[in-house]
Amino acid sequence: MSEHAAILIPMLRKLMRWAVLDEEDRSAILALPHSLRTFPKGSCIVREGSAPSHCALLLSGFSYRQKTTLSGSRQIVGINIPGDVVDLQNALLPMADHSVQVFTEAEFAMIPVPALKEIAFTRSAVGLALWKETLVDGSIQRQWTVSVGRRNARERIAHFRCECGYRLEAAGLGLRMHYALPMNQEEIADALGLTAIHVNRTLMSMDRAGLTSRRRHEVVIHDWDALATLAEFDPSYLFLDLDAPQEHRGDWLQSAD
Amino acid sequence: MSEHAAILIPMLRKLMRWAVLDEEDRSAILALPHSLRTFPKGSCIVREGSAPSHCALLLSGFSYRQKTTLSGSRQIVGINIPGDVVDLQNALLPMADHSVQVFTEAEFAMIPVPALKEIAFTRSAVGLALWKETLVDGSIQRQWTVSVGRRNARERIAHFRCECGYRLEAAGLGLRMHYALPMNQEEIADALGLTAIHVNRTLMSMDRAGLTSRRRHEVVIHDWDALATLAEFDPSYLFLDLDAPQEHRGDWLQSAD
DNA sequence: CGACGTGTTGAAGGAGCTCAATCTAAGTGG
DNA sequence: CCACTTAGATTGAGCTCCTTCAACACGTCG
Repeated sequence: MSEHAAILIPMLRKLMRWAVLDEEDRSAILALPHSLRTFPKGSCIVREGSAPSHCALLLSGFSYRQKTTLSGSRQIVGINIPGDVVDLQNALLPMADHSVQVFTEAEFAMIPVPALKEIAFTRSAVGLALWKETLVDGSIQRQWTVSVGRRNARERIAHFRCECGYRLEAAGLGLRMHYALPMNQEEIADALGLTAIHVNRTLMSMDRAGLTSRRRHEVVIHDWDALATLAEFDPSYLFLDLDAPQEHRGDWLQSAD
Repeated sequence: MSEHAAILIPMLRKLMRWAVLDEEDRSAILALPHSLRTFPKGSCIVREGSAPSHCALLLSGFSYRQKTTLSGSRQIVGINIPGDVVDLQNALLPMADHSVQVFTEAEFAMIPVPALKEIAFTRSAVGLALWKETLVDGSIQRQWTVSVGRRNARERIAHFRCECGYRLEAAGLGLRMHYALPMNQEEIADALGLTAIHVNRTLMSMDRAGLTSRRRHEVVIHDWDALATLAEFDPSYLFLDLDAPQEHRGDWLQSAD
């Protein structure tokens, strides 16, 4: 267990988005026991069906949640960016309902599940923040279901790109209209319920239309409004807007204290 | 606010599935302030974008969560059966990311959000149970995404029917292989990301194959194994199995007390 | 009885899939 | 530094699952 308290700052920053944390809450979070681990490209952090003993906080790199079918195909049901507590779901339930893997080499802080439960249930503001973190994950998941169920390929890709832009910008990892995300076309296809070939055709068509362009894993959005309109993108489901939550935090503190 | 403590028993039964609740926890749950409300067929309990002041516990009837796109189509992202706390998600976050409507006339116990927050954060076992309730919702949501993203019409319908059978049986509302669910074919289509017409063709084909049969809103599954194999159905994502959680409850009590 | 919601069926078209081939660029080893 | 390897991107052709549009059947309920 490391003493480098500063390591957990990305998690703290994320949690402060969801609840008002006082000085003690903040230092309790930073004092959480943890060990650093680096996972090589493509490796598995949590395996579906297992019972994880540690909760993984993503520090650098990108990971994703996936479920596989017996027939070999897979569905990526979510992606994680640095600062995300990757398997809070898996930690509290008796077994993981999905796997977590990394796109590229990634660094994690592994926090023992009992320590996380301890802080969640002794410091109610921290508990609220962690709970909300899982609820926002749920909101994103529902939007994901809508994309896969009711949008065509072009709309799905547009929506996915808008979502990534917003989330990466909020995490300070790029600009909404210009960011890097290390997913190849097969992975994008598995995320959106399409095939890699059709993803390719759609990407090419969007580039040719002047909406976007790509270079390696970099995405550039030239006409944000057109893309957002196409996707019917409304970022409120991400709960990144700090105004509404601020007001809510006040409400919460009243009833909690 | 009613004094009919017994009204909240379905909620208690559901929460006891997720955590060990002692005598005090149980009576605190049953003592939650609430009022009864009956909603007519098709009415809206929570509207997307609103900030609900009450949390709705479904007592009788069936409801569903949905998101609509500007172009008019909708995606049903989940269904609720009696005993479900329908909008825990919406209550803790500053606004609802999705709507909740009822299929048929339904009865709810409306619990004020502050009271629910109060009990969740003063009684940690209750808080854990409520949190887990939302996490299991998330697990079901992920499975839903997989269905819509990676299964064909026949597999989606088979999976949906297996899931409904399991959940209804667990709630004591029917048998896995014979139950009633008041959804018409258009609603099934909106849940599975299909069109009503294709749902109809697929249902007819499954009936003709001797897999299932229907009468009004009753579903009869004649060959469970064939249906489950077709759907690749594995019920573990529902966390209905009480054995594993039992063990986990023990773990939790140790670190919580 | 007629109206309406729901289920059922047909025919035609399209979005996306499968299979297969080719091309490109980032490594890698000599 | 260059030939070689390889993962990934790109393109074509044919096919299928599902959609769309349109019509009709059936039971319920005013």
